[in-house]
Amino acid sequence: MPKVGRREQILEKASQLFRTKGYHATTIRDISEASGILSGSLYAHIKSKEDLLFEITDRGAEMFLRSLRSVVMSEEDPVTKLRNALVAHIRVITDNLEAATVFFHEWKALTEERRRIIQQKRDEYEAMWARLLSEGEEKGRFRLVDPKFARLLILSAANGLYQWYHPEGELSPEEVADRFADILLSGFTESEGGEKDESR
Amino acid sequence: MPKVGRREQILEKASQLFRTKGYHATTIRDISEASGILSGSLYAHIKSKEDLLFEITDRGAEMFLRSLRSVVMSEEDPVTKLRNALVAHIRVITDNLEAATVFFHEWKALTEERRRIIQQKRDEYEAMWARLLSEGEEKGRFRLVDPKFARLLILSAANGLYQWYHPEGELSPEEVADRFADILLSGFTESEGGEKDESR
DNA sequence: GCTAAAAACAAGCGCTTGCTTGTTTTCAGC
DNA sequence: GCTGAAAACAAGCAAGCGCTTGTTTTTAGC
Repeated sequence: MPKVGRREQILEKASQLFRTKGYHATTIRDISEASGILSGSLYAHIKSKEDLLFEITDRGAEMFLRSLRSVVMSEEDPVTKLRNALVAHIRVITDNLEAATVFFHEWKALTEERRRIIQQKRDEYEAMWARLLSEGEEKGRFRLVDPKFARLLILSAANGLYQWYHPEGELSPEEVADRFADILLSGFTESEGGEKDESR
Repeated sequence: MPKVGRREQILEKASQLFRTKGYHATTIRDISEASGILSGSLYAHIKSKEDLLFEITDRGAEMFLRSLRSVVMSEEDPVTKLRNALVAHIRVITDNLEAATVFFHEWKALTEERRRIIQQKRDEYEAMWARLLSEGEEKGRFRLVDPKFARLLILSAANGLYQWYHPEGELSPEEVADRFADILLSGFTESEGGEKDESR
């Protein structure tokens, strides 16, 4: 039963399994069974189990990089830029829950060389965020006691999303991103203040 | 070579290995080697590999619960309470990096029954946070558009800590907790506002 | 210094793992 | 409907896994 897009189907099934069971707990036989073929037949499409993990995580990394680049290169106000960057980041997660989860949770299972490639892309991504924040501070729009810390907090909070977001839930990605940006920009004590882009 | 506290030593080594390699990628032989004995000898101290994982995660859960309970039961102002809760949460992570990482990252590797026990404790912990936040809102000290969302954001951000905190770094747990609370309470746009406990 | 229990060793069992090999089936292009 | 290539099958291998068993060594209490 050959089939067009078989390879993509395998990647999808592998993503789902890696997400729910983890990379090491998922066997080649699990993946092949989910794909409707025998384990040996898998190797007509892939070279190794780790290839699957790498391709999934690398695609994930590229998605984050692509979506943030377009935001960073725009000529918006820093506050709007931050908001847009958050929306972009969150959209990548909500639109690709399986791949994003594998990207965050399983990339360390890669062997040395390939892990370095992913690490490099993670660094690049964080550097873009750092630039975005420092630009906002230079223009006097952010009050960052500790820019590096702020960056880590934002990304930690945003990345946590993959652990609790359910596509069938009541919140759309945009609503999630909005609430997110509101809290981060203004905090949640009752004082007025902070800045909101009500024009959206 | 018998030794007092051998069991604790094994738990510690297992925590370190589970943290760096993950539960499934860590073998009984890895753990026994790190403990300075042969793999068979391990079973004089533990019943199974999963027992190790459960004991580590369960201890982690109990640490979080204990530390938050003492904060919740105090009679402080909600803002101070929130700050104290954050400090407590962060202290548990920074003081027990290995166990905390295993607790956050590997608990899903537990089998059904024991995973449910941990899940229950996680729920209990989150419920305490929910109560803490709703109390703050009732007393008019927080402005929470979406309390559930706020709770998820706080915990996501705080839990991310285990991925980047290094004990040998420049920030002490208290400094981390302070910066944390500042941002979450006041946001980081440049407007004044938010509430800070400068008396500390 | 004797003794019983606890701890560690030495060896290996049964099973699962990722992957390979040799063969058969399916399919597209003519 | 023939043909070559791609895909799937059937069988199984070598290695590593968690764990057990039978024996020896170490230890604490008298």
